[in-house]
Amino acid sequence: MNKDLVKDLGFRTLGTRLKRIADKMSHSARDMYKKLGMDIEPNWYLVLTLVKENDAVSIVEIARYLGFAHQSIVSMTNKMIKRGYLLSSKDENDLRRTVVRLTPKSEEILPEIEKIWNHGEEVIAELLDNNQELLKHLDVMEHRLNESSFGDRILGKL
Amino acid sequence: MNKDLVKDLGFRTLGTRLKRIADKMSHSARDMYKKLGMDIEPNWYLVLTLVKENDAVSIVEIARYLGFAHQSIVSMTNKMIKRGYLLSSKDENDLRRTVVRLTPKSEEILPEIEKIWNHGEEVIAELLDNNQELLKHLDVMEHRLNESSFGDRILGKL
DNA sequence: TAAATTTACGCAGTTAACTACGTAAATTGT
DNA sequence: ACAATTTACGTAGTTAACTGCGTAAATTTA
Repeated sequence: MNKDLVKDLGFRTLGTRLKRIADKMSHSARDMYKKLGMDIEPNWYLVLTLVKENDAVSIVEIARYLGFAHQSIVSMTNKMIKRGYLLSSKDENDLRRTVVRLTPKSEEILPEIEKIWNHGEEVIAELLDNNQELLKHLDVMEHRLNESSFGDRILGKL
Repeated sequence: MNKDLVKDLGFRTLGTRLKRIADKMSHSARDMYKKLGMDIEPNWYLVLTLVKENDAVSIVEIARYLGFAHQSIVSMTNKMIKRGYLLSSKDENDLRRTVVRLTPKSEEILPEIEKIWNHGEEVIAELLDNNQELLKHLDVMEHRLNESSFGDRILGKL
């Protein structure tokens, strides 16, 4: 059998390859926190820095700015609340909005987390040889896929 | 709040962005098959072409050539067997090996699936402006992350 | 030839994203 | 001012990848 079938499939495996790389990074970040003895999950960092810089932020705002579906943020912040890293309350002026803020516990660990992610950014930059091209391609891809989905683009060709 | 926080976070959101793009592609490919009235899941294509070109292939071989964990292939091929797209049997010369082969049903639809994925490849090429750079970066990233994981690289800097 | 190791498989459980759908509050239009 | 629409949130369920672990067959080694 052809040893390089994956590469022969070229663009066709893009989806799964992206997913696998993402999974690997997330899994290994989780391990890292464990090794450091920190009770933190990988993407909490994104939420924590966002909340820190804005005092109190709503679920949907977080989702919008980080690009996640709001439901993902709900389950993420629920875990963070349970473990004491966020406080949640209703916005007084708009009772639909749930806003979260940092706790003393999260304020205490934030500097350490920021330090870790400064290195994380360096690591990623090194993995990509400091080349911004990939990020630009991702921007373009995301934008185009929002205009018309992958499947719809294929259907358009049939 | 800064509207472009995601981009400001730059490299730091790489992992989640990769995952979200991958999810989007997979989801939308699933939709596409549904719209076409085909009882097929997105990654089956990869397995089917591999099996087609090699007559009978084992689980671990498939995993190795496509770059998946073997357990993922087990669950994938199990579904395909259930729905009549693969036949499985034990290798006579090595009873540990489970080999799969195409059924008449899968041989019948393969041409259609291949047609779809020829277009799929075009679509991806267009999304990336026919630039191979991104794939090369992925190769490099995968290779480097296999040598030393993302988390370990961060730990090395602390 | 028997013990130790490696290989192939499969089950169970975890993960982080998603969609679908429902409810309640706020806003808009008539 | 009230009906219709939009917005914000939350619950439930799905997905495709993963790890961990156990078993059985094959291969290697002493």
